[in-house]
Amino acid sequence: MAQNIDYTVASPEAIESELGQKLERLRLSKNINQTMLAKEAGVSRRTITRVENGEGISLDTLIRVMRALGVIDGLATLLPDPTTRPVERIKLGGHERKRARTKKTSDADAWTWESESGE
Amino acid sequence: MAQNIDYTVASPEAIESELGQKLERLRLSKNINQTMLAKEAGVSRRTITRVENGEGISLDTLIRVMRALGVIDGLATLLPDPTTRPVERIKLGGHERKRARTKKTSDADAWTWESESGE
DNA sequence: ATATTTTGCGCCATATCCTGCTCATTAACG
DNA sequence: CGTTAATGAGCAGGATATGGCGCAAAATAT
Repeated sequence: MAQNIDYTVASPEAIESELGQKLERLRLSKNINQTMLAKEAGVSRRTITRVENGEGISLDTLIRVMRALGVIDGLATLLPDPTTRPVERIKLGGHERKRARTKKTSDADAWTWESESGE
Repeated sequence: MAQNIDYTVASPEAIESELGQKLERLRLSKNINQTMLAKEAGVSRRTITRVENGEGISLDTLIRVMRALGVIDGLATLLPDPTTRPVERIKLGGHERKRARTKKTSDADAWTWESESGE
């Protein structure tokens, strides 16, 4: 039950809910109760309940809980590092770009990127 | 510059800052400006700025931005799935555990888990 | 069965986040 | 160089998250 949902189409609420369930299972697998985890994470037990129930939380809270559960390293690989992909960047000028550029010459207000992972 | 920081010891603020920088580089590698990304993510440009500057944000915002950048799949592997590790769980009773248990028989209030990744 | 512990949730006050605006600064372009 | 677009940042008001309380319900152990 509760198989891996499709993150690309799931709503933010659904994703938060999924993450919450995983965190709860993670906690239970270590046989820790919410009170202990809360103390270790530096948040209130009430907040732990909210996290596991998929209610809205801050990134700060997520980080604290993940660290308390010993799974903080997952965040290190959360995002792909663009620097490991020099080819793409170089196409748009040689040096480190600090700002985007979308020339509004005429009426070209329609832009699309989305590429990459889409297909 | 800005090498991968050690998430296990970094403060939540530092981690948020790191994530923000990665998101910004990701956006720039696609040559999208904050306004476009904001529209695509369904948040304000002001919030995009906050995200990239490592200021406090909600998990909801992070999810929206990641999806807009096409890197939402990273969240799917953010947390380890305890179900792929049946051995550990089975030790504490045969069925799915729904609550932790820390017998407070005498004065054993000191508990430690941390194991696993710690050592 | 009873006893014990864990968890969910409502409430309210406070803290933090989000938005929409504005304007100054700065990068990128020709 | 000058022009244009992109970004950072302050601010006020509304929206949301958090903490701490309590108590009822549920899970676990005896």
